[in-house]
Amino acid sequence: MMDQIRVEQPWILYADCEVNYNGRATSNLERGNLLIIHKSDGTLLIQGGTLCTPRNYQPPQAIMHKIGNKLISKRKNETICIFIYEIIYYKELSDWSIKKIDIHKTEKDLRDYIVNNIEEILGFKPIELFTEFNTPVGSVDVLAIDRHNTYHIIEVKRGKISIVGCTQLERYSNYFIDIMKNVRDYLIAPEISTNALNYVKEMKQTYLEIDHVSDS
Amino acid sequence: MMDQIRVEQPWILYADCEVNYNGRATSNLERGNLLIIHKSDGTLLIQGGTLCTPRNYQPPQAIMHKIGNKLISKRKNETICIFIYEIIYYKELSDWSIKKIDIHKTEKDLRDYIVNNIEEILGFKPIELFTEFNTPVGSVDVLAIDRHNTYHIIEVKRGKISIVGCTQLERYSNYFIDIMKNVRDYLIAPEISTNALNYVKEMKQTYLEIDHVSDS
DNA sequence: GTATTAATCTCGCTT
DNA sequence: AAGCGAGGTTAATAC
Repeated sequence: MMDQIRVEQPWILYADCEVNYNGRATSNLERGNLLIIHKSDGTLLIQGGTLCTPRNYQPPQAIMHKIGNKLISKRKNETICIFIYEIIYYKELSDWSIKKIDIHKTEKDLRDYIVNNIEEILGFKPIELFTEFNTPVGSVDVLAIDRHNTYHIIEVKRGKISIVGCTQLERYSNYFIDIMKNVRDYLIAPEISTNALNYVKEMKQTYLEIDHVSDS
Repeated sequence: MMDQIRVEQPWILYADCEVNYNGRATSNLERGNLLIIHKSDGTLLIQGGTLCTPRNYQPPQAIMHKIGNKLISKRKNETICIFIYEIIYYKELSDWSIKKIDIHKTEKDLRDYIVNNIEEILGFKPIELFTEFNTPVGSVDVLAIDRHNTYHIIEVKRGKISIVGCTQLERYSNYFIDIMKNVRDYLIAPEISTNALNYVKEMKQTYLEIDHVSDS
């Protein structure tokens, strides 16, 4: 029954099976019909009949073995064991596209817009301007220094700001305060949660609402 | 050519196609052979020949339409349009298992272990003990109050603690300080990053190394 | 390798 | 519906 399965090939398999995983966590998936996807880079996906997220998976570089009625995928300290009761459908996929997707309107796009319009957004012309400025506590999205040597620290979010974004900014801010810099803190995003807005006010951060940039 | 595709059914489709997405972001995926998965809950996955993550997707509750050579999936303000050049394989999947997976050794398991062994971990017997204690700035994993009315705030991580975990704890800590409580801050995890460990020391947080609990 | 962050994050839970 | 956090997060990027 298992003869047709070639563990070194990309394929899809629809099978009555049961899956066990052991690694960072441990899991069991009860017997049933599941869609198993095997890619040429070692990726393994086990998809159930609902939800986006695979029931089980292995990221790239996993190695698959076939032992009797079992498919075993190993990767570092993570192992998936699929016990096959019945193969319903097996198909090898040829010439599977490996092209990457091209995504726009990301955080980087918004950051680029901010950098290109920094003067009107902040209301002054910085004497120095950095993006992805590295500190020991993470990298600052945009850092603008004015002629009074005040550090304007900008955290950018493409979507709604939650309280986590505020503390991220706070952490960068504290770093610059520790090294004796004067700072001003900004959050720039199209939206903010109510709790985050309270936090912003309390921490004297400045929230600027800027919507997604249209495609250029 | 498109006659066989039934948009209300769960199926897999291997096709030469090109995909455009518009919603929170915008994306284009160049023409090539791609695996398209359609589930009964509306989930749509477009898988390329590498990586775990789908090239494009729609979470549950998306609605699919067929217009000429195009498959269009809509969900709130998000639309995926698949232009089909050629159908290579099409297969409807029957009796697709919707069973959920059962995962162990999660953060909750570690938290339960901590609660059950709180006395030996903290070195005292709390007069009050909470899990998932809600505050306006998030919910505290474990909160133990001692007889001197000091609040022992515990942040639990199943994996390695990064600096983000430290600021999460700090946020809870500041909340209790603001409402005039005496606090002690703990991070419990099997591992911690070096930057996070520096932060822990600076913020006078206590890091306790506790490994995953074995299966019970 | 380690460390950090974005993500069309997804998903579940709680208010 | 909104907000928040875990996740076997994955994937990309910087060091």
